[in-house]
Amino acid sequence: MKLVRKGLADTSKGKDMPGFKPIRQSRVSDEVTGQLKQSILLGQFKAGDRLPAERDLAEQFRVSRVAIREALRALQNTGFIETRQGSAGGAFVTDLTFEHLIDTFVDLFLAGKLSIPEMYRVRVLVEPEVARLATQNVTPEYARRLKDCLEGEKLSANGLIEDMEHKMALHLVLAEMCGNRFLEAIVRSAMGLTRRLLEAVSIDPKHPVGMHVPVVEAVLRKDPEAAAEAMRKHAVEFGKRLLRVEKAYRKKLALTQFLQ
Amino acid sequence: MKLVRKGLADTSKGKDMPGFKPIRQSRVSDEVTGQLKQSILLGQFKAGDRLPAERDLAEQFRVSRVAIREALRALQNTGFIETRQGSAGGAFVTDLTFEHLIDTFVDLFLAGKLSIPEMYRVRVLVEPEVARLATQNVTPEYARRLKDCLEGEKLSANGLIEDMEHKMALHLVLAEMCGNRFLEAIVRSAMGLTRRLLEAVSIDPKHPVGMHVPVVEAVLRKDPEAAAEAMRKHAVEFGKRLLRVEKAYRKKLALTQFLQ
DNA sequence: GCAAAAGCAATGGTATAATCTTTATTCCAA
DNA sequence: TTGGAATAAAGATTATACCATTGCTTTTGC
Repeated sequence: MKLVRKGLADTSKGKDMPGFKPIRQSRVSDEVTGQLKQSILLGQFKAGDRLPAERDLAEQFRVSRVAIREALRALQNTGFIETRQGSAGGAFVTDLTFEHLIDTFVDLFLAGKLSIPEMYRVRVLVEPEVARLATQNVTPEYARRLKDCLEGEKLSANGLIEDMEHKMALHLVLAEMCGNRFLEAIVRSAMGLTRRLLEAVSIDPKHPVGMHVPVVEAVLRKDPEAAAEAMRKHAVEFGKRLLRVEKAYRKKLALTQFLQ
Repeated sequence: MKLVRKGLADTSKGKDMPGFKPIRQSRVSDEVTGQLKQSILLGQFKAGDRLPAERDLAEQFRVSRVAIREALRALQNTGFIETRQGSAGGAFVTDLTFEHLIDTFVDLFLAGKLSIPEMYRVRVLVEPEVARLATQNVTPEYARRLKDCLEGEKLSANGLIEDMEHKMALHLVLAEMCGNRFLEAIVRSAMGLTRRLLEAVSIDPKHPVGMHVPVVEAVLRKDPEAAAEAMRKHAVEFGKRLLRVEKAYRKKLALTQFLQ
């Protein structure tokens, strides 16, 4: 929720002035956004619920439909609702996911506020910890999924992107296993950036098949230190390949392609 | 950038039909958003530049002003532009910051998709590394800022919030010093969550004055391991206090207050 | 009787135009 | 020099009409 700028008294001039605060100056649509968001967070609308129709909301809030639409669009862009057209359509509350967070990281990356080397170093720091924690949460179900990931990597994929998805799957499962959703969010964001880079340059980092095997083995035998070390080695190794790819990308400076 | 759904040819009916492709199916405002965003990322509009007036954009895109406004609002919500009303007003390109990222983390937290304990563990992992890296970047300027932070902590503050800001300042400086903006983003997001929690509960975690001294000393003498260890100790210690605060918060379940 | 087609209604999406509000600038007068 | 009025530019808001999509109901035709 963009904080409504209010109360930030400008004290730069007039030292002895009483602290008059500027008048509230928020947009109507922002107020609507705030109220709707609060309703959702308070659980007055749960995931799956449908908000009232735009015309109804306009009437209830006593504002124009445009204002309502801007508010809904804001909520949609932040991942709180999704809208469907048609007879049974409307604005439906969704469970917030990490997707929007990933998009935000990607934006920062595209704007040059984050770089691949920086992301890489975070991965080297975070992923071993993820692997370490994952050993504490090995269930039969997770064991199966990990093995499935290894199998999936062997399959020849249709194109670079699909291949990449296969290779990333394991990291995502481990991130889920680690039981710390903040760490999971970081890993997924890093994966999002990696995917975006590889999509852009269309260069295969030549991630060797079987690179993940030691990690999975260590996790499955619930050896935290071995898992962390195996992952660290893998992250460093893959990072080197990624940095080469990024170098190639920089040479091309193919920013145009880069943006879908 | 939300992907535009397009080109999903429905081949289910009419096998011998010539391959008509479905018509564009994305919102007009999304297309506008995409084009404007791309222009900004390509540097055709730089930070500080003003986009054309809404009426002009509507004319150029051959689209209604409503669509333009929705697009501008989207860009504003993602931090790419800010708009000012009035004679010399308009939509101005801004340098993307981490603010929106922090907001996103806060949203996830408010929606129950992240918790304080999870954040705390990330801090224990990340902040020692930040301190370690910061030792490699000790300039006179940074040294001064670190000392200023320590001084600022001693000052008695007006209220909890201001006190908290003082205590957090040091972490932010170190995050900046560490030279890895991804790590900086994580630290700032964690701080954002912490601030939000403390604002909500209005409980002083009783962060003792001087707790940061060992960290700063180690950084200033450029001892990476000592800095990391001092920071780790501090993070663990402060984390314990924070968890107590969070427990109090959960008891109150004062979600209402929580949302400003 | 039943399946396909047509019609209907609800809802989001888009366009247009008018008006309100805010703000910078200019100019004039005390 | 200050204060105020007029002006103009730009976003903010509203109202209204119409388009497009979708699910449901009704009709049609066999």
